[in-house]
Amino acid sequence: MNQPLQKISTENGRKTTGTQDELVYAHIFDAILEQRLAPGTKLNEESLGEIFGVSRTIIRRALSRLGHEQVVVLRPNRGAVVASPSIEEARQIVFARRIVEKAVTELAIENAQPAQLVQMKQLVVDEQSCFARGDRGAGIRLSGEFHLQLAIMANNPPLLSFQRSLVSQCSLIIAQYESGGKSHCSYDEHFELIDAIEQRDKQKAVRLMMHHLDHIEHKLSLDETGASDDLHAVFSNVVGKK
Amino acid sequence: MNQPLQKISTENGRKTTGTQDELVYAHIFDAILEQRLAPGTKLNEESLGEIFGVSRTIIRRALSRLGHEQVVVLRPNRGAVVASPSIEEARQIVFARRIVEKAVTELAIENAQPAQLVQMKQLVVDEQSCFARGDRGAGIRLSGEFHLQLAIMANNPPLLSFQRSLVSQCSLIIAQYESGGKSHCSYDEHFELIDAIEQRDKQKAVRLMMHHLDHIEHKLSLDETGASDDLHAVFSNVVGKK
DNA sequence: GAGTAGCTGATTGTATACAAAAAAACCAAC
DNA sequence: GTTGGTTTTTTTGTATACAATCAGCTACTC
Repeated sequence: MNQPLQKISTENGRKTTGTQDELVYAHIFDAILEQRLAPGTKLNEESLGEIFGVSRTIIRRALSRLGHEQVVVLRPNRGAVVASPSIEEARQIVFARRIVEKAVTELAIENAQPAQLVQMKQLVVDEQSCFARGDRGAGIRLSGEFHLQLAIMANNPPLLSFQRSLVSQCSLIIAQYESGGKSHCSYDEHFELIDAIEQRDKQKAVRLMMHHLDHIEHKLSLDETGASDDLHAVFSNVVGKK
Repeated sequence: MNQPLQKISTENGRKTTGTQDELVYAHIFDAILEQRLAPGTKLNEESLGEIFGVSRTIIRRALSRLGHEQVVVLRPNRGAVVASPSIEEARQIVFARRIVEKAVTELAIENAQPAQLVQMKQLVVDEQSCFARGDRGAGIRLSGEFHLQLAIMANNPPLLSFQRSLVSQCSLIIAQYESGGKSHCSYDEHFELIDAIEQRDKQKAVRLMMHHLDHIEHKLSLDETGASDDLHAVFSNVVGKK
């Protein structure tokens, strides 16, 4: 027991501080976004502790952080589960993202450094190659990182941290609702967006961004008629019947 | 030792779930917003544990949550201190609030329930009476709660949670920079805002809100020339001199 | 006397033991 | 076979013990 975490951090190209709870957090986070953990999955503290070779204390910290970002939901005395936002919740998240992405896009245009733009292009190339080789999970995660990078360019830490939470939740939504075949939030649009930013064309960039979010939201409507596991929603037609 | 926390929760009119860490969190939070804890104050885990009659485990959870809301800053291996945002950081926070408050105001107008408006009016009355009797700290906190209530009316949970963090940080800023005499973010403006919302006048409401935030930002400029404890900022004029 | 190395006390980080709560299994009655 | 309650087991919540780290001090070197 208690073998150290060793360099599991190098699995993806993310910078890690090296503290244990950071690592555990990052791993669970990635697993959720890459859909190796399905929405609704129970996250048992002791099992996770054994998997990562750390005590429940560390797992607990990681879960609590994930809970604060709304990627998992913490139910008092009942443990944590991977969040599974309803369509209504998904709509609200996308709405909030519209607000934030608009501001972030405009700020990014004002503050973009050439080196950052180069980095972003590389990110989209990586994203593209993920989808090309069929690694949908990693693709969704990189797509999210693109939007995070944009918020970094915007140079407003509070907006960045909100963006982080929203992007995570959106990735979850995409993973949950964008079933199978349909190609998702496409990297083409990301390339176009970078162009618009390079040209410092705020109007165009914002328009592209909104269009981008329309795509996500559109997928939700398609699924609207699907089955639900919310009994109240399912039986809302008989309310007051008794 | 370990006398229970008992009903310290009734000190202010806030609803509490009753779990210990919630209580501790709320108490520290209030203490910071009401300036009983000055920015920069070290928050010793053991001392807090003794004060609240709980173990460090609980204190740690509360601090971690406060840290995530950026009301305290957690320095690894060096403990937590009450945040003391620089003027630059304060500007960024206010900027983010502009974005969110605009969206929240518009949503609130769309979704406002009559009962909620009544509640908000009462809140402003309470706020007013706090300032009238010289309880500046509680006044600042109630003023923040006004803006939170607005976000509740807006009925978008993600925006609400971001608003919570922003309002907290703003209260901290107000407490820190709005020195002495000058009457702060005034309740008159809150009354006007409620009126505009009742009349469903989006343009007017948003205009009032922006005006409101101008006031906060204006205070920052006044302080700009003040002393700083950021050595880089202080000596920025000699950069490259050597 | 300035600067550095090592020591000491205090504080945070982590693991673990135990208590409390919830879930599961079980059994009885109908 | 299903329902209702009781016991057992699992899982979470909290306190605490111990390890690792840091800040401040002393003493030593140059």
